[in-house]
Amino acid sequence: MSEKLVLIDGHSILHRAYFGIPDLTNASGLHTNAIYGFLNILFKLLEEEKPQYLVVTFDRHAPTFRHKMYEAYKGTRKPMEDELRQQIPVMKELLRAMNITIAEMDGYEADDLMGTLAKRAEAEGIEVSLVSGDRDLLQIATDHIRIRIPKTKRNGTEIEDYYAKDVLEKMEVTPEEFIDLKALMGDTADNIPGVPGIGVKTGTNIIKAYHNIENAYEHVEEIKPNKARENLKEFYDQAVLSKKLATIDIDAPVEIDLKKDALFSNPYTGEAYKMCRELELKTFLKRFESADGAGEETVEFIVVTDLSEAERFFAGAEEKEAFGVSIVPCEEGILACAFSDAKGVVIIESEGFVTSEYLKDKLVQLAKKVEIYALDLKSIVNALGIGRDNKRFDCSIAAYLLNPLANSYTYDDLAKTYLDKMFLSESEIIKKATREKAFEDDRENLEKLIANEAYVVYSSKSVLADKLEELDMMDLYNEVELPLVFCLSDMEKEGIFADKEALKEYGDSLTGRIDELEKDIYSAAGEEFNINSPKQLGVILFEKLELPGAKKTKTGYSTSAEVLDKLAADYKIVSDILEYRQLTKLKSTYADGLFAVIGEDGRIRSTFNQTITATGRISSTEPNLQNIPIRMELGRQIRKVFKPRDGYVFVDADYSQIELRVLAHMSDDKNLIEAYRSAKDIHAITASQVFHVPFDEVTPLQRRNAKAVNFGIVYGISSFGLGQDLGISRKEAQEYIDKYFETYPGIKGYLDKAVEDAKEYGYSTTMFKRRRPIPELKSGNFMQRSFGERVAMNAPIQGTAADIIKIAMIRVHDRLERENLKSKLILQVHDELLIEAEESELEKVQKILDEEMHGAADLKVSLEIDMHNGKTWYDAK
DNA sequence: CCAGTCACG
DNA sequence: ACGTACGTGACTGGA
Repeated sequence: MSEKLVLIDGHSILHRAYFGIPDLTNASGLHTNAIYGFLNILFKLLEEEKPQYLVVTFDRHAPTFRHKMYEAYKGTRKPMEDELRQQIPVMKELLRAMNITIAEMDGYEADDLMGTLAKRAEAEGIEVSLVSGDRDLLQIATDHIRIRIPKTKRNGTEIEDYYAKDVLEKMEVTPEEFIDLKALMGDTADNIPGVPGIGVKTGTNIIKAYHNIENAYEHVEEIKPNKARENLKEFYDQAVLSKKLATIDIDAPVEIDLKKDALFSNPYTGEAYKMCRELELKTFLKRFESADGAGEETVEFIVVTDLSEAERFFAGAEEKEAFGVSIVPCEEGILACAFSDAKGVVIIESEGFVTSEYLKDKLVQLAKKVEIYALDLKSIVNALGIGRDNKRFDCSIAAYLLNPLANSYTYDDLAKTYLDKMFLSESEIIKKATREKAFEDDRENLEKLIANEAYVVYSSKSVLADKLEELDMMDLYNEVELPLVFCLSDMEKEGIFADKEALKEYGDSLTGRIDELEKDIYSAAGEEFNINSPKQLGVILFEKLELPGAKKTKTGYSTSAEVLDKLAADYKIVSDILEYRQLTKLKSTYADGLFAVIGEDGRIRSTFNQTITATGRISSTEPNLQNIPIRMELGRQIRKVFKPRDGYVFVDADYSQIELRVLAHMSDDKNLIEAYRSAKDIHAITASQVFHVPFDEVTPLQRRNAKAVNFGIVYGISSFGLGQDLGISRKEAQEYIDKYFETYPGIKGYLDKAVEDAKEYGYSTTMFKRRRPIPELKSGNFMQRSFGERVAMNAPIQGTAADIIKIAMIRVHDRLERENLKSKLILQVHDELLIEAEESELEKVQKILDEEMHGAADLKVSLEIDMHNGKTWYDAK
């Protein structure tokens, strides 16, 4: 077996990847899609070829002959997109980190370097694979030089291969002749002019007959289509120039000695691993895991398991001001805890006389005296059962406020962002599913983990606090986010009762109808198939049954409700499928899904996450209690299984159109504010004003349209989106929008300013100073930028509404506690609060909700709420 | 592990 | 010319 060289055209592959792969960004806003695509192709090649030599070439722009010509014609070329340009130096750095040779030379394009290296290698008896995104290099192909062109296909990358014989087969000319063909055809992408009126067909015929342009010119009178002949005569000089431009230099003075400089060795270095982490290219991270020195940051710590030593530690600790803390909780208490301060890290473990109960008690006592810094304060508050009794700092929430777009706020993320240190992630250190498990079987690594976390939390606190101060977000942190931690902790602890039997019955009641529908669908389809598979369903509906209105998605036909709704009236199978979908959704997600998470005591405990959303809302998981059905009656019935304890009743209060009211306030639009002050049906008023009809004569349709426009405004209106929603043309939708803005000029002005400001500052801001960065506004891509503009309109509104209800939650929670009521706040659904109220406290609770929700913010319009109570959640809405 | 779908505000 | 409404999470099927 002879040796192999792989040569990669860096720019061209990056370019290809950039356009073939949807945008990817890491936490710091660096685009990574081209790098991602490049690595995909690189690893595929390495696995396939196992080369001894590897070189990646890059263009360098400098004035040589070819390059001057290139510049001269550059007019047709678009400037390289910024998002691509920024990835190039990063790509080079990563390649260097992977010990991969880079070839670039002033005055030479990548083509020239590759041509030269390929020919040299061939002369030494090395097999060459030359990888590029375009066909320019086909002229280099021989029996030993293979040109490889990767194509991004639906299922990964496919590579087209060309040896000399393949060029002849597919292009009908030899590699050498390919240069002349190009000289005739020209190439706009490469700025080669060619001869006007000669394309692939004529060009190929001419070269097949005469082999090169010089010979063709000698026989020019014989050339067939008259136009081609005349043009070749007239533009022969241009053809000669084109040939020069098209010819790849195979004798560039590249100072790379293949056998010495291009040897391919282990690319999986610690440095490359670190870069991959920084770029957040998770798919590739695994490959690098074995690398030496990957994420090597370590922290010194001492371990205490002896009771008297533990006592001594806690006695001394009470005199300190603050600790960074990381815990390993268990059922009975705390298995282990790491404390970090300026002096170092101490870990106390439960062992012998140091029981987990003891450790918990000690921690509770300590927390009363000193400030605790934590990564996830809520989990510590949950584990210790402590209240809002002392100063606390939650690093992940602080980091979330500073950048709500990061996808996680783990300790290693914080260390990287705020301390510029690389740590291994939790899952890289302990391979166990939980910390509790690791405490049993993997103690050594667990110690490393909690020591790291406590250290990072302690060290990053001041950095985070300074930044919050700098961005004027300290009030938001101290008065909203931090108190909310304790509110959410109590909500999680409390949970909500779900009647297990009732839920089971509800699920069973669905099964019969589901089976019936399934049979009907199979018989209408003429075969059994998986109705839950959009792929199979699409084929049945749009190929077998040939239903009209097929719409394509990336992977096949769209079978979304939007598409099926249009067909439901005419085809029973379609309405059956829609009903089937509805019922199976209710069964799997709600009936079965909720059933599975009911605790021993009959209560469901969701987790409320405070660091997920881009806008400042909270989210709910395992289970999600913020998307329990309500819009359709059948689904709504599920709410009947949520019941208060004996002697209690549910009180549910929701803000009425809080986002629109926030908009009225923030835009200061006199007309909209006045509309709200008149305290009538807002959508009807909008309809009346926009369509110029008396309030009492507004038709239901007009009201519906006005309501859709109101929603659209909040979402960052677009005529397309509105048209889609109302099923009208884009033009009509645009007319509605224009009329709306005429009626409410203040809103138009406000939204324009919101976008303008966000463009200037790079982020949008809520009434309470919450920020959302909007990197999309800087994008060169129209679609991305438009998205950014809509976000700039929506984020301040949705975010301010989120701030307001958080404030209301804290106040309601505090008052229930302060007034010593048994009633508890148990759920929040974005604009709605649910309280489980002790029956004798009902009136007080209603008063509290009313006062605190109204008073949460002082707007130019009043914050109205709708409030109901009932013996189930269904009845309380 | 991702895409498609659909539940909510 | 581009091809979309804003914000979430859970479940299913199929690489």
